[in-house]
Formats: sequence, C-alpha cells, structure tokens
Amino acid sequence: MASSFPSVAVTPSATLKLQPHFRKYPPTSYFPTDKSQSISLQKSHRLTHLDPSYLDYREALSSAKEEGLEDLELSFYVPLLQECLHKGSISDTKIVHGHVVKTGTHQDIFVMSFLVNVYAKCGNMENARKVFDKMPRRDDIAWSTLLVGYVQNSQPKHAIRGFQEMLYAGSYPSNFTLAIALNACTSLQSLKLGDQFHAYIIKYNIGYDASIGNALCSLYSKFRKLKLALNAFRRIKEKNVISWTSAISACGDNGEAAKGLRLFVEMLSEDIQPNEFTLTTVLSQCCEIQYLELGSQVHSLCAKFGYDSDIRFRNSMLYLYLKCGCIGEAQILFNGMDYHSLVTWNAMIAGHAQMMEHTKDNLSACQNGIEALNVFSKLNRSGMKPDLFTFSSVLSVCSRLVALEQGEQVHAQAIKTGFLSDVVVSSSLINMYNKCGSVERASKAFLEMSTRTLISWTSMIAGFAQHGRYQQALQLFEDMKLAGVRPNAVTFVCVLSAYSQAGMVSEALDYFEIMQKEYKIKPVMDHYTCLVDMFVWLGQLEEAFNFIKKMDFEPTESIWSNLIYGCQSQGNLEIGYHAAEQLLSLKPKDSETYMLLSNMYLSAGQYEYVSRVKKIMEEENIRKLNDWSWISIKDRVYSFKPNDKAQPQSSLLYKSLEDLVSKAKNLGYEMLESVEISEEEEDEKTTSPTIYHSEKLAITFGLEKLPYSSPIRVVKSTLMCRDCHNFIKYVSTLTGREIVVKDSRRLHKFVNGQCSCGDFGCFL
DNA sequence: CTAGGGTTAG
Repeated sequence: MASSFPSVAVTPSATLKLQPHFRKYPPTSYFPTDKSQSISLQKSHRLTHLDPSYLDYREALSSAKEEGLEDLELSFYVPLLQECLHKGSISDTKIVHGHVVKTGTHQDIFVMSFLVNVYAKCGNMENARKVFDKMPRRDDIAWSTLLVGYVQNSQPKHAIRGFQEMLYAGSYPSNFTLAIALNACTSLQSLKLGDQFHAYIIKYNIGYDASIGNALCSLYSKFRKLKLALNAFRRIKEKNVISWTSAISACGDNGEAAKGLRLFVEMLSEDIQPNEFTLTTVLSQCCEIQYLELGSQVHSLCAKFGYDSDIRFRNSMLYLYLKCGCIGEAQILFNGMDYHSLVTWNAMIAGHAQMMEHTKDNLSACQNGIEALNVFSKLNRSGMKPDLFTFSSVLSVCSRLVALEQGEQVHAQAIKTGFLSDVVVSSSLINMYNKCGSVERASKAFLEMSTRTLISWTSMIAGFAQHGRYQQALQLFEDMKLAGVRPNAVTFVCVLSAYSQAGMVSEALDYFEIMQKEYKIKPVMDHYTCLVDMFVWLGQLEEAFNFIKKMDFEPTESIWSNLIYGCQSQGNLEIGYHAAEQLLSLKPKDSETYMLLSNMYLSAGQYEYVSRVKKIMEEENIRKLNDWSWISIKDRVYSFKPNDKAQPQSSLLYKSLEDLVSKAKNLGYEMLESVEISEEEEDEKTTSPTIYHSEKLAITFGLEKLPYSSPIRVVKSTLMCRDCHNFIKYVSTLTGREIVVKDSRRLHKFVNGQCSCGDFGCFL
C-alpha cells in the first residue's frame, strides 16, 4: 500500500515562501485622533493579530470605569473588546457593554458587531442577540458575526433562522454568509437543507469562490459523499490552502486516507505551500494507514517551515509514532516537549490503547495497557485535569486489561468531575463493567444514562450476549428499536451471536434475512462467523461446513479454529483435518492449530496421529506461544508464567494451588492431561501436567491477596485449556467467588460451578 | 470566518 505513493520531496521548491502569519498593526490605530482613522478601523475588522501585550487592558478597563466614559474615544473599545475576547470573560464584556450604551456608542455598528462577536465567543448567545437587536442597522458583517456565533455555539437552527431573517430584512447574503449557512447545515446534519442552499447559490448566480467551495466540500464530506465533496473542491478556480486542506481531510473523513495523501502530493506539485493545519491533517491520515515514512517526511517539512514546535503538530506526530508501534520514538518526542497539553496526554493514552487493540499478542497488548495506566496516573499527578477523551480512553484500557479496581477508580473520578454525563464516557463505562464481568453494574450504568446512542445500546446488548444472558440481550434489542434507534451491522453481530449461542437457529437465520432486506445491511464476515459457530456448537458440522462454502468471504482463522474444536467434540476427524489444513495455510506454523489438531486426535483415541502431529511440530521447530496470565490488584498488575518458580513467594503459592486442587478433587474434579510442546528439547513426554498453568497460579494469587468475597479477574495471553476451564468451575464453587478469565478468544465468567460460555468455548 | 491533534460498541 505504502509503496504506491510518489515520495514527497523533503526540501520544498524555492518558490515557496513563509506566510506572514503574525502581523503587527501600527500602535496609532488604537487611538485614532479623527473620524477617518476610525473608519479605516472598520475596514480592518480582523484585529485578531493585535499584540495583546501592548496595553494593560485591565488597567484601562478600571480607569475607564472610574473616569466615566465621556473622555473615551470611540475606538478605545477595540482593544478593550479584544481583551475580553482573549480572556473569554463575560463579566468584563458586560462592563464594556454598559459603557458602550452609556456613551451612546451603541449607534456605531462596528463596535456593536464586535460586541456581538465577543459575546458569541464567550458562549453567551442571548446577550449577543440582544446587542444585535439594538443595532440601528445591520450590514453583512453584523449578520455574519451573529450567524457564526450560532453555528459555533451549536445552535445551527438559529443560524438558519437568522439567515431567513436577513433575507426578509432585505439584506443580500455575501459568499461568506452563504458559507456560514452551509456550515450550519453541516452541523444540523441536514443534507436536504444544504442542497437547498446549493440551489440558491446556483439560482442567483452567486460567484463560486473559495469560501463557498470550501464550505460545500466539508458539507458533502460530512455526509459521506466524497465524490460530491471533491467535485466542489475541483470547481474552485483559485484554490487556497484551506481548500486543499478541506479536500484532504474530506478524503480522510471518508476512509480514503490514501487518496488524501495523493492530493497532498498534488498540492505540493502545484507549489501551494501547506500550513500547519494541512500538515497535521496529513499526519492524521498517515496515522490511518500507518504510513510512517510519509509521516517522517512531513515531520521534515514541518521543521523546514518552522511548524515543528507547534503543539498540535507534535501531538499528531506522537500519536502517529504510537499507532505505528514506535514506542521509543514516541517516548523521545514526549520527553523532549517543553509543554504537554491535555491532548498530548490523551494522545499518549489513546496511542497505547490503540496499540493494545492492534497487537495480536496478548502479552505485549497488556504491557501497552499497563503503560497507558501509568501515563494516566502521571497525568493526574501533573495537576492537569483529565477530560472526556481521557476518561473514555482510560476506561477502554481498563476493560481490555479486565482491571476492575482501576476502572472503579476512574468511574469515581468521572463522577466527581462531571464527565460521566458525557454519552461517550458512560458508554465506555458500560463496556468496562461488561468486560470486567460485572453485567449488573453495566446495566445499572446503562439505566442511569439520560441519553443513549447506538453505541450505548449496542454495548449493553453485547454485554448481555457475552454473559450468556441471551433473553435480556434480545429484549434490549427490541427496546432499542422501540426507542427509535436504528441498529447497524455491529448491533446485528451481537444479536446474531445471542441467537446462535442460545441455539435458536431459525430465529438467527430470520434475523440474518431481516438485517439484509429490511435494514439494507450487507453481511460481513462477523455475521457469518456467528452463524457458523452456531452450527458448530450444535454439533451440526456438515451444515457449518456447507455454510462456509456458501459464504462470499474467505473464511477467517477463528472460523476454522472453532470448526476444529467442534470436530474434536464430535469426533469428525475428516472435516477437522481439512479445517486444520486451511488454518495452517492462513497461519503457517501456528502452534495453536497443531495443538487443536493434536487434541482432536487425542479425544478420538488416535494416539498414532497425536505423535505424528508432535513429530511435525518438532521437525518444523514450532514453538509454544508465550503463555502468561495477569491479575490486577489495587494499582499493580502481577504476571505469571506456567511453572514459574521465579516468583519470590512461589513455593507458598504452589502449596496453596496444590491444596486447592486436592479440595477440588474431593468435589469430583479430575485433572486432565493436555498435550504440551515442551520448551526443553530433551523432554520426551507427550503429555504433561496442567496443574501449574499460568491462570491457575494467577487465580490462586488473587484468592490470597484480594479481600474475602472479592471477585477474581484474570487476563490470559493464549486460549485457556479445558482442564483449567473445568478446574476454575470447581474453584468458583469451593470459594464462593466470582472468577472472570479473559483468554485470547473470549470472556469466561465462572459463578457457582457454571461458566457464562455454557462450555461452548474453544479450548486448548 | 471556512481547516487541524485526542474518545465509545463486534
């Protein structure tokens, strides 16, 4: 994928010049001595580049209050309002506003427009509107300022209404006003209205300039109409940097990062100089496709243009490094930053969370998660306050680590800071409790939500399904439809998996049809996987195999491994062998596959084949997967290897485990021997004891260290073996504890001798 | 004024 791009020249062509992005106004403009200068100020409406350090505005403000306002020049308000804007202070703005009214300056439409702008930026649209209504007349700038205020304060309906008022009042919209109206349509999520504005633009023959083209580009992009968005961009005759940046980000927002990057290359070849916005957009798209090489070249470009100290750029780069798995580079960049913004911290946490997601190996995934939690506690110690982004990322890390105690602490912090009211944070919370095995607390959190999105509903349905509570999952699905929320492909994965695990074949197949016909959702691999698994668990291997053959997709690894597992319990060696062959062509030399195959022959009593498989494994030098288990207690995560005698307290721990085993045996537990690939070559045994498997050690450790009756939660790097699964059921009865084990495939929750997977898991 | 960095479900 990466190689298809033309490489970007690190040195920009000589014609590119630095933009003067900081312009100083002559100080005389602050205190115009006559009316003409005041008018010139009106023209230079954009005063955002004024150097605020020029005057002590606060002093000016208080002296203005003391002296009364008669002495003040009209344009003295400009720096005062500038300062209000800078500080975002409503109370200061009200003082200035009072002065404006007292001195009769409210007749001046420039000062009044500015006041509208300041109130809007402070988030107070009521006052902005009051000021606007008091104006003697309104020009295009006044209207635009008001409309922009509405859009930026998430009141797009008011913006559209304002646009209509403007037409009724007899003002003609400028291109700029139309661009704002289009943005209002974007945030209103109304493509229909946007099309009407587009028609208006065409009907009244309004010149198609960059501001309209850019707005149309982002409008269509938000509605996932990339083609229309790019058309809007192409039609702009004089494309500016913003046009290019909008078009590039439109590609990225529509999952066409590669196309966006090609546009970037085109932009460079047209000698348009990117600014820091463009470069950060490009970096985020490098992130999407993990194109680190281009990212590094962008880094060099940034250095060339002097943007590389920009905090936003650095945050993007940091995230890119993490997404590409370059922890070392990310660490160096992070340490070298003189200032960490909240986004820096969030990028660090989310980056590690992303690495967890994309790391196949559960061992390194957990290490990433532990590091993410470390970063989070450093953030808390730094005195900076986490926000909703932090909370949702950290909660997702806790859920993947099955770290309930940390998750509870984050929950408490989210309540205290008020961020739990955010729908994303509370959805993450639901997911955390579900993944940590507490479906009760997840549903409590779900009920307490004031608004629920599709993701909130889907998370909860998934939670019920994962805990084997199929009826509740399906009931919630009905409730969701009653609430008017339209299910998507992911929701149907959960629903199908609930039906299939409940063994409700005809219902599952019906919903598979309904999904396609009624909801127009194209089935993806995961939907087929649910149905295939259903046939496997029901022991209908022929049906499963036929279903696989009918699919439009190449079967995935998990389909084949589940099939082998089904073949083991049914003794169908023929299909099992075929599945193993297929699986090995997808994952050559995969030890798990050989183990499943060997277990299948072992169950069928075909010992000759068992030793044949073992021989192949030796010849091919197939190594056992790293088998680790973790348990998190308070703020520490403890890890265990099988037969690990390195732990300082290991002899005590082994003793406790052996006690537990003999107690379980009294209840009827029989230890199974499983096929092991020995790590020492000289070991000749085909079977080996399963007693010291890592999850058994981790659970024993948890039983000792955690308070009485506290649930035990363990994460395991590989598939659990059948013996451990069986043993843990006995332990849950013996100790009366709830035990949750997340293995490389799924979640198992053991309560009172029963597992939530209903023994339809896949075991080694 | 329009554009940019970080979040949730299988």
